[in-house]
Amino acid sequence: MVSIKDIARIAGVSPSTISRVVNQKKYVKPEIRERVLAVVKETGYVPNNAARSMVLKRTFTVGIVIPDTFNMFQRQLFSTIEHSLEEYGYRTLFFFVKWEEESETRCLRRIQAEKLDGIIMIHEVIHPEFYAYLAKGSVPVVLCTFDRDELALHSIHIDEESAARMATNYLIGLGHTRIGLISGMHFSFGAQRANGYRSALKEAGIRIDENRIVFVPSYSTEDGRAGMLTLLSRLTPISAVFAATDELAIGALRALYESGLRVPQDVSVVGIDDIDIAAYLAPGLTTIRQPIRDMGKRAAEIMAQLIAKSDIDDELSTFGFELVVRESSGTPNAKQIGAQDLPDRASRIEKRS
Amino acid sequence: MVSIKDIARIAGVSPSTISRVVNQKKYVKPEIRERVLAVVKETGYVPNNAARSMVLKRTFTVGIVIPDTFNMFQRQLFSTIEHSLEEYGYRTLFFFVKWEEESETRCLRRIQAEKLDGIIMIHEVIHPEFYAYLAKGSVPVVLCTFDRDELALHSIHIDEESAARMATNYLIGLGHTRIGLISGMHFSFGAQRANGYRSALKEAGIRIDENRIVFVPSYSTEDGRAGMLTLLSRLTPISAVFAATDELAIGALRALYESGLRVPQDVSVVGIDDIDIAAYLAPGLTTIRQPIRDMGKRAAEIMAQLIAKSDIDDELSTFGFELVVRESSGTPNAKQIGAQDLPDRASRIEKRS
DNA sequence: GTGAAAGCGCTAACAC
DNA sequence: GTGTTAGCGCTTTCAC
Repeated sequence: MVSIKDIARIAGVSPSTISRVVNQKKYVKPEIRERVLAVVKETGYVPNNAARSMVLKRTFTVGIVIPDTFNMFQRQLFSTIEHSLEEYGYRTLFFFVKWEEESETRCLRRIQAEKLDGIIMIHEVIHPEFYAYLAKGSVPVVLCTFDRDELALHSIHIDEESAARMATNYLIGLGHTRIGLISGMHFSFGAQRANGYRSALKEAGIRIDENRIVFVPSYSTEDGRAGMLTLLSRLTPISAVFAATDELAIGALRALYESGLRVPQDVSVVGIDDIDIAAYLAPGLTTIRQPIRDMGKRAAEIMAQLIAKSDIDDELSTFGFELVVRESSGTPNAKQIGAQDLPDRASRIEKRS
Repeated sequence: MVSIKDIARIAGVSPSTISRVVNQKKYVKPEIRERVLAVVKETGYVPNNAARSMVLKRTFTVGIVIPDTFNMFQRQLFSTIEHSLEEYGYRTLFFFVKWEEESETRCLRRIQAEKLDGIIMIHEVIHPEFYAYLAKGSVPVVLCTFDRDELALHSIHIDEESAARMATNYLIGLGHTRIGLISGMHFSFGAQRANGYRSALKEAGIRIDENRIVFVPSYSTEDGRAGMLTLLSRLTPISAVFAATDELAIGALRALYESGLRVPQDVSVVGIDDIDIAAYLAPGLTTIRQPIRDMGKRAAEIMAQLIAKSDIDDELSTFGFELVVRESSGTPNAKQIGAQDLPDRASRIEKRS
């Protein structure tokens, strides 16, 4: 492996000069700069990151902690973050963690060994030790798509409860009163979105029937399917279902299909997130869109500022969302209509921020 | 940041001893070992990776080059690889690259700066310089889900052409003769799968009609939709469509839905890959399943062996695949049946390896 | 068994 | 403008 010394020797100058050239510092005579650059090109020299970060005491690396089974929403989020971070000059190291203490502990060890410049959490963890480390302030942290008030960390998210309320209110506005809920047991948004559902019903004066509510262990499509099947098996009539995430909603759609029920004629389905595939389902999924790209960019921006000056310019962290109406929702007992009569995809968008 | 010297000072021994304890070397008196371990635990000392890899001249890092817009198939693949690699003691660094020279060049620079122990390509690249670097042999490489005969690199993949032939033959066996093809322009599998389609038709004595074939720029769902719409607009009758990937198939399903056509009564759709969501679509997608997990594990295994002894134990690299029949396919002009009459998901699986 | 010392590739004072 | 030097945190001979 060719090192800075080799270049120095070949170019007939000192290593410091090479360093100055490579790092675009001034105080190098143009002609020497040219000569060095030529040697660099010729030898294919690329500086060794490990050595650099060792002396600089910076790794130019931010870690992203993300669930092992990250869903499509998180996948879009982390792509955006990765890109933005790269623009700021940081590379990204992913930590896929399972929903279990042992995995988190290992992840924490690894994080510490990496001497990261920053950590972005796209995942809530269980282990208190993990949060204790984050709260210690030894490294900049931003929480993405969730918050922990007690930790006073920077956080990017939407108002989960309001989003769920908007989804539920939309269904109520369509005339539905027998509305089911499928949500997950883990992560705070599961409970927050369930609360939004409850408060929307309450405000509308609709009795909350626990038979119409099911909490599943994960946010997988399979669990969405299982949740819907459970709801169906309870024989409490339902004309619409609010699923706490799009993936859950996709599973619900599948369960309805397997049960021979039509969407939206027999049952309307609404999700949250607006993952890419939502628009390509048949029927297209009505959902609440989170501004994924904006949120990802903002997370990277905050991180970059935190690293540069341990402070951020502006506190914007709660993002707006919007209802995207597609074909999976309609008025209760709507007469069957052919697909060709359906409104355009995302034809009706209702905003709020 | 607590370093090995701090530990040495506190424990009253030399840094070398600490190193020996931490790296589980022998020649340390048990009582000293205990004492050191206690200090390590107490201080929360974690060795600095950068410093280690600097002296060891190994980074314990393998890079995974993957498309910027990786699809769900690739997503499952890289999760598996990441996990297996972790078990072998390697960490993973992702390089998301766009389908353009500039992005590849940047990626190559970054790869070189990282001094990786190995590289797994889940993505074909365009730039010849990139392949030149890989072929140079300065670092172990494994190609995953594609091959480049001229480079003599280790590679993991299925026989793409045979897989496509199996999909097409299945449709032919159902009685279809007017079979469309949607494939992509990039990546070798696009052409290989198209060849499989062609040779299946040829073998069955069915005339190949170029009007039933469309190549789209990417493998996105949107392009699958656009491709299907194009096929439909050509007015050449079609009773079935073979899409070169599941994501393309999902887009095709969507286009059919938008056009008011029923699947499979009016048009059957078959994909390749068996991504997770395929089973949860309505109708469920008939497809060819690639053994994603096995392939991912094997890629990690080969990589680990290559790093350890620059040689592998056994040449297994071409994997089998199987047809998974779901509800998106049926005989041409099948009479409409209710969803409740449909066969169980994946009820019929036809193997081949 | 354990410690002293050298050195991995690089940057940043500090000389000149 | 450029070179010399020290040192980042670690591992590994080589003494003892």
